[in-house]
Amino acid sequence: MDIPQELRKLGLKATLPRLRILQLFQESKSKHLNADDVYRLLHEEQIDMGLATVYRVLMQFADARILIRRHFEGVASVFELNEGSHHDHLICTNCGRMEEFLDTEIELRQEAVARERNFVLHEHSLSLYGFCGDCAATINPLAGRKPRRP
Amino acid sequence: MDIPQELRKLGLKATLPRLRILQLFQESKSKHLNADDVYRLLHEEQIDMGLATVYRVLMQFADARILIRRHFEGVASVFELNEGSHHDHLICTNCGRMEEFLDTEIELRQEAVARERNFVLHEHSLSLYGFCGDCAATINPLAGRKPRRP
DNA sequence: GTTAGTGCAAATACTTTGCACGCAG
DNA sequence: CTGCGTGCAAAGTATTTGCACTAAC
Repeated sequence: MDIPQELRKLGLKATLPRLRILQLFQESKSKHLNADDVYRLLHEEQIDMGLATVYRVLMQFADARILIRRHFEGVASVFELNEGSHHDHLICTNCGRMEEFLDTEIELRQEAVARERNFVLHEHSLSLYGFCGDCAATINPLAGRKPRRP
Repeated sequence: MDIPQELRKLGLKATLPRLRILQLFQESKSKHLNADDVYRLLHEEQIDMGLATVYRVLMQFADARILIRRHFEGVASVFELNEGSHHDHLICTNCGRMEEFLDTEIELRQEAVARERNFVLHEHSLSLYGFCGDCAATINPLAGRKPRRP
């Protein structure tokens, strides 16, 4: 089934800006885009959608589970395509690079912890912050860096 | 050593509002307070510190590692006393209750993941969201709840 | 033709900053 | 007395909403 039809199936009209937004996530080097990234990328190709509408569309897509919204520390929310498989993130606080990972053991332990505490788990968020290999090589993390303000 | 001296040692003047803020964290039932909570608790005892100053003090305390600032989804940042021991959180998205936990296996796996990916880890944030036992008993989590807006 | 989508501006929530005055050391 | 601390107001950032207009189905 093509994208426009999938959108309609979700009760969303298949407008050009919406189709382009989805394409952006499929094509972009960075799988993680925030509202402003999307806004700027659209404008680069003369699609002058307002920022408010970008937010509305991203939110609708997130509600429809086409996108997933992530909240990382110190930066605006980012969105990524929901490709079905849950994963967590490693984030380089120097260059912004984001890598995804999945660790079965961690997932299992999380469920165990919730069970022990009598919690019914709905979701979780695990983010590891540090320097990626490239940045660690460039910058000595032990030198007196001012800690990032959260 | 007493609290005023500890503050001075950190280069912070020991003013009454600051001392009371620290006491709030020590005495309060809820270990996790946001700026507005602190503001309101101070006002309940006729300490009319402005909200901006509350933010400034909380931030200074966080910089001085007396407090830790946490970012949970959907709510304003909360602060808690830094009691030296790292821990993660379980958060009830219905009543706001926050429980702390530490799972050695998860901690180890996080380090392993970072090592495999060649990341130098500086910090991490793990939050589990769901219903606590009390809320799960009251509300049927399977009934069509509108998902919390992140 | 209805209903949903959009632009724009304004509102919101949380947080930070500028400036002049006041109090701790 | 000197600088850090404070109140107040104003600015900022990220995000959401109201309203009138336009486009999709």
